[in-house]
Amino acid sequence: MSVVTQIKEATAKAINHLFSIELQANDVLVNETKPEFAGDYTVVLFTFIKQLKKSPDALGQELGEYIVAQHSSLFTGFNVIKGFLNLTVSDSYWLAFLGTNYQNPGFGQAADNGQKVMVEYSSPNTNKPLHLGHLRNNFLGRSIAEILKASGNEVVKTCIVNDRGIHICKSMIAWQLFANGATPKTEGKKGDHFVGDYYVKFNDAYKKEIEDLKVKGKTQEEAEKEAPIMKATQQMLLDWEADKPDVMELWHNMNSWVYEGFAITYKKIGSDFDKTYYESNTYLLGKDLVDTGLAKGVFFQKEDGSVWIDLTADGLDEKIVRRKDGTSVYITQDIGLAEQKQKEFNSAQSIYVVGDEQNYHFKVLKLICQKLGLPSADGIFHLSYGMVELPTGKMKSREGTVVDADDLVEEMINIARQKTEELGKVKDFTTEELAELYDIIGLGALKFFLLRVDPRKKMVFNPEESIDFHGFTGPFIQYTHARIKSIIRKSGITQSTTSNHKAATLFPSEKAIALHLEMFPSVLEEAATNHDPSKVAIYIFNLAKTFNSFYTEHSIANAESEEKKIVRLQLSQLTAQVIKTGMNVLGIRVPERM
RNA sequence: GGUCCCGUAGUUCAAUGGAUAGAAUAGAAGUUUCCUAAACUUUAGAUGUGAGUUCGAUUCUCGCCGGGACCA
Repeated sequence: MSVVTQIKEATAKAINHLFSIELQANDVLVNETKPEFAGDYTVVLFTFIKQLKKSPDALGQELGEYIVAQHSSLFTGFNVIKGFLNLTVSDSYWLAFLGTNYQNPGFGQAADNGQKVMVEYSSPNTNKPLHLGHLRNNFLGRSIAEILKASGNEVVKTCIVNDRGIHICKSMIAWQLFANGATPKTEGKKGDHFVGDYYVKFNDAYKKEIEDLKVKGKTQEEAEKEAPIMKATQQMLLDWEADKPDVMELWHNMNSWVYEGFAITYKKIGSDFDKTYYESNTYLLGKDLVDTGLAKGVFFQKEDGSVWIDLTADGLDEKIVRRKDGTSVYITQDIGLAEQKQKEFNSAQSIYVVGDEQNYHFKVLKLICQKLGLPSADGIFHLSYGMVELPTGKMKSREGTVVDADDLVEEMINIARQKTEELGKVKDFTTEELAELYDIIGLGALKFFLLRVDPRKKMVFNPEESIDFHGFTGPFIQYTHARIKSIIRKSGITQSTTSNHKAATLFPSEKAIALHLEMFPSVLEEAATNHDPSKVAIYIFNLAKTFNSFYTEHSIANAESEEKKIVRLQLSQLTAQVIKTGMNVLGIRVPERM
């Protein structure tokens, strides 16, 4: 049980015993004590004073005396300042904590809880390569999956590939018109980029046709509809739906190029999936559910034959679920797919990592599933993350302001190489070891940057300024890890060093590390319940900073005594371990040397 | 027209209604005979605006100003 939990329970019990008032441990507010006051943890008393009709000082004294007396091995003292009861945890508690955990690689990770959770993320379109926004999505999805695993869940990672529709046909038409049979191979280009180029070419040609038609007196709207290239694209979509052989062949070819490209990117950034769904297989799902819904009276039919659901009572609008021509809409597929996943995996929760522009969509999706009485309904959770913006505003593929994922990753790795070469600390590394190190550092910087902020909030990425390897960054933490590993290699830490160190006392900077380390399990748990990797990122950063302060202040190898040395090695060992585990759940590797 | 989200140092981000609003970076000043200076230490700098609820508001409620997303 964590120290914080113990304090909460002790406080609740004390109040119960002293004043005969029933109180839940969770009603007690416990914070870390601010550095300017004596103590480690602080109980906020204001919340009780009204009920108890006591002055904060008197209450603090009574509580403090009782709690410390009842838990003499845990606390050594207390003080009361204004409405705050500051408790000091005994050094022997921290030392015992260190001794039992410093060689436990699984420290912080919870035991299996038997619950299955699905995480759907990435969701690429097969008409263009991945960009910065996809990176945030992939890093978040992967990290959430790892965090949920660490807190005891069984996790199934899924991906829905958007491989059909009008936008896919655009790239296909442009390829037919402009490629002269070129392929990624003949052009020496990565497949997804190759196809993406034709998507751009389509838009350029389309724009030009619209201008031409406007010169001939058409309005913008007419021109958009009548442009030959657009008409051809719409015809192609119909041909695709009719399974026309030549269209299907082209579609298979172009998608396979894209998948080859995606595979390279996914491997590089560390995304993988247990199950991939393709929209071309799932887009007809959910049609039968429309009839079910009609029969149940959940949906209603309008005069033109279209089918709707009325969500005005839930504060939303009426939403169409089947067009008058009988074709289904986007949300119908999603309902069908939710049903399908439920049948296949039967998970308790299904997390969708999708941008916040789809908040409304997912609200509607969940509501409809609930009204239909689908077993998957209550487990639907939309992890809505904010857009990544540039200093100039939102990224727009049509305006060429998109930051390409592959380019960015490559740039990060290049900078990692430059920095490493400048510092010249790993001159004995082989070429392969160096390449791996640059990957670890470059990707570490990028992932940490995108994961260190609250997922729900939109964030700004400045290509010139955001790439930093100092301060609140991945490389800073990786460096701390490498340095600790170096110390341990030189000083040695073995079973035989686990001697009795009960006599040792801790300096403030040593205690600060122990206190941080002890919080790790609850941080992981908090990150899991909030679906928020930034909690972990901020925590590890603070841990690394705390360690670095201690490191400059005290020597480990030349400690004042053998006991001190052992304690410090244990602190170092567990810090390295927690950094590694914490970074791993963010999808970031840590080097042994850098 | 309707629904929802966001405004915190120059910049990028923190802060379950709790102590003097934390970091990082950019700025200023320092630290290297000793375990990796991608580090450490010191310093200056912010809650859009007006009310309300509260012992206490960055946090909750309402208005205004500014930015964004979605639905039709």
